[in-house]
Amino acid sequence: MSNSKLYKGSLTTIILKLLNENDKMYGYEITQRVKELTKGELKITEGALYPALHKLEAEGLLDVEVAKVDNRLRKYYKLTESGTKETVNKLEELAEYIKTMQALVNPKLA
Amino acid sequence: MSNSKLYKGSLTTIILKLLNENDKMYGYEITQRVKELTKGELKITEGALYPALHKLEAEGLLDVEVAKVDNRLRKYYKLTESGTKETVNKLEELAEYIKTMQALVNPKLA
DNA sequence: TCCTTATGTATAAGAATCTTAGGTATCAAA
DNA sequence: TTTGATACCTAAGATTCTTATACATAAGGA
Repeated sequence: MSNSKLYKGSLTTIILKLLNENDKMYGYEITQRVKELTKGELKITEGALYPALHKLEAEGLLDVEVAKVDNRLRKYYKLTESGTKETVNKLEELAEYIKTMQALVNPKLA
Repeated sequence: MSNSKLYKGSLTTIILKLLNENDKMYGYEITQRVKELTKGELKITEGALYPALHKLEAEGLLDVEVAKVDNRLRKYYKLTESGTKETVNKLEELAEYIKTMQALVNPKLA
């Protein structure tokens, strides 16, 4: 995902936020979008992405819809109602995390 | 450490930064300082802290010095030379992480 | 006096998240 | 025809954390 360990635990937040902006997306599309938005800084590996998507689906935060495009399978994911709520929570947690870490590494600004 | 999973992977950065500011600190002191600096938001558990300190020591980033205060054991940790270098790296990675995450969750500002 | 809280360190079992490495399949381009 | 892009998937292992437990001293209240 990056040589930095800080991203550990961030994947769910990233997925939910992208789906919050894009209505529906499929797995491969998510990996490409992340690479693009972060200018290559962050690459989501499949081994992390697919289990994460399946877990979010199992938790009822995502709905899935299978499609066939160019004779190839695609699984479109979209937020459920509780998925939308959870997205808000996750974004608040991210903002809080950043604030807390800045208090720790830059206490002069706190 | 917090109900938020985002902190996973951040502990090393926190320890190194605190030792970079404070010359030497002992484990329990680190937990208290973090609680104080984050106004209770972040509580470092012992089960996470001590293994992390031992690992940093094993990697040569920290030196240890045992002391006895009020008949109780204390282990003071301080940065080695390579620990100081690694602190710079970790802080750069944190800044990069924050920048990347903001590009993802707030693309309008990017 | 006894019990709790604070101080101080430590480890071990298990959960959660990720990496690494594989597997399957279609399509376009070299 | 082989490579690269597209598209999905899983399993073994590494890493980091939580939870629970253990040991020990000191101070304070019931």
